[in-house]
Amino acid sequence: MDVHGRDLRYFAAVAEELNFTRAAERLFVSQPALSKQIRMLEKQVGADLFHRDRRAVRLTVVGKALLPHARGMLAAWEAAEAAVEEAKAAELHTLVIGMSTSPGRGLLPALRTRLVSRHPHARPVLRQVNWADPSAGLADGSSDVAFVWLPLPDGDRYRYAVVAQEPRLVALPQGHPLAARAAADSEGAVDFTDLLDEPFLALPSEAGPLRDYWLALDARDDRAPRIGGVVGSAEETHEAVANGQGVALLATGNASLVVRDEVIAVPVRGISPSHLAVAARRDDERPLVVAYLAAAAMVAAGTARTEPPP
Amino acid sequence: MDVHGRDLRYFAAVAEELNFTRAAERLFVSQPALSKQIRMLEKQVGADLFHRDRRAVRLTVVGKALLPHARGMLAAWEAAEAAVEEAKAAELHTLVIGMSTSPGRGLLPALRTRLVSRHPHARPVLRQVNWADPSAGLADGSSDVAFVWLPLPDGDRYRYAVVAQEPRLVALPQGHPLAARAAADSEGAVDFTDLLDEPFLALPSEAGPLRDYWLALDARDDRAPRIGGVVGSAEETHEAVANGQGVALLATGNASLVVRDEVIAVPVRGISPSHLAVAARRDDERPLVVAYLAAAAMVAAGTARTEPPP
DNA sequence: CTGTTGTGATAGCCATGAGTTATGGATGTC
DNA sequence: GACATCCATAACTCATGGCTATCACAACAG
Repeated sequence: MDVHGRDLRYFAAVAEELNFTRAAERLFVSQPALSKQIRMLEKQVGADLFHRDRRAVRLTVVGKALLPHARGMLAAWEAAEAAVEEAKAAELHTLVIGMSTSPGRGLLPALRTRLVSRHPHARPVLRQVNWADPSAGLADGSSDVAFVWLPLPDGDRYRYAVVAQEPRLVALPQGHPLAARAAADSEGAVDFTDLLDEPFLALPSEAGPLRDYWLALDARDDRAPRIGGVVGSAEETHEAVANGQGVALLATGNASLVVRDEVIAVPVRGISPSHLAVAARRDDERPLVVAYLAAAAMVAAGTARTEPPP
Repeated sequence: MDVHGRDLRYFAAVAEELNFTRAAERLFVSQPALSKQIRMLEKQVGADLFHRDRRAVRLTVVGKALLPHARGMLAAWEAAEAAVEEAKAAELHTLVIGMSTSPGRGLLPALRTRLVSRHPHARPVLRQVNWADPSAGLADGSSDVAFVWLPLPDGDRYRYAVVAQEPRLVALPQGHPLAARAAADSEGAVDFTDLLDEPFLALPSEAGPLRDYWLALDARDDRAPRIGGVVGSAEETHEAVANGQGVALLATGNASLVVRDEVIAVPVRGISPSHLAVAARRDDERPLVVAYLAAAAMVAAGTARTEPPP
């Protein structure tokens, strides 16, 4: 049914040498082993491939018919191996960068520049990941590095560099009573205590601690939040806020993704700022990953005061 | 280094099903066997071919690179098998007809007609064989059937049908004294006793009994012939006779191959006639061979009185 | 004619390969 | 929470592919 590539290689060698002993030497096997394998191939094919007259070995008609195909298949396998090697090399130079929403803030070009300056072959690839996965693809291996919001669930499985620390805002429908209050405020802000009874849009439950963080559970003194809905993307969030399903906290740098049409965002007093980090799996020491995290640390040091994560 | 075709088949099946259990069923192997083989292939290739997430099996980048090559090789092997089958079929229908010199006498067309009437797929192939081999290729298998002169060395290895019995002539240079004597003879012939002291052209020594036969040893009463030279073809014979190296016996039906320019042929009294037969290896019972010998027997019965060989 | 050389086939042995069944562990479903 | 699905692992069996040693035969040298 199937052939072993080896048998074809043996066959081709004997067909070239027309001498089992020499072919065996060329193939680095013993002559009996070669004889046996050729016999097996002949049995499999159902016809002799060589005439073994006492004085000479010659191809049979069937052997002549098979030879070009055998050579073709050997060449095809070499091509396949080459293709595999190329794919492996390409993979080696590819860095998949996961993110929930675009990190913005000029981070991607900055990091990209630093990465390729150290690794000219590097090919960074951006990958959008559903909000249900707070590790942005690190957990299931679909990303090599990722922009994540702290705190990260299973934090000890990852290492990271914080690249941005920003106050959190609240997104409100334009006509919401608190919108007017903020407008009247000297800082244009609202107190988180004023939001305690508002329905909140939450991340999917799989997000774990991160969901709690964006509900600001730590600022609620164990009073359970009202959940107005679950959202999985910036678009959904915009829609839900606009429809009055609830309000949502968001990082300053992400405001532009949600604020438009009927939705505004105002600063919130009384909650901690958000921390955006570039993370990788702790045990992942591949050069590109290491280099990207190093670049992130450099960029963070250059643009913002690095502060300890919460 | 080499792949086993089976592994490629397994790989392609899993790549199609994206499910080891179902692929294993389709391949009629157990699921663990399939898992193991794929692992082996991955080890050989040096990279994973499938992502096995808990919930799903997907091709890796390397797997995607390999898949088309794998399919190509599987197709190539099918083509190779088809080519082999075709060659086997062609061989089955090919009949190699060996001969020292053209048998003439209208035998070839007659036999061919009878053969193809019984075996429409039959493809008779003519093959000229050196005179050194009196079996005309039967001995070394290079012919399936052959036109031979009796007696045949190793006669018990073959079976045959006599297709022609003819007086033997002697080829002489035109100016030879015996040429004049023959011209003066009432029958235009010479007595073999007149030839006893002539130098004779002989077949190569490998021809064995046949060489003796064409030297007419049986008609010499143990007086050794003078050998004027060794000849291996009609052309050589003509040259040697014309140059006066010696004279040569030949069958009536073959006279035209030697007689021209300075060479004539005249009947010889006192020697047995020659017997031309169609022969095959005794144990060769392939339909085409059997049919050709049967055809020869029919033709012989139709044209000449069949007489027992000498 | 005899010993030597070259070549392929055969025999006997052993490690590995490729298959089996039984079972484990993780995930998703009712 | 019991059950089904699905891939991996373990332990075993038997065929396969390799080895060495040897034979059989032809060609050739002395």
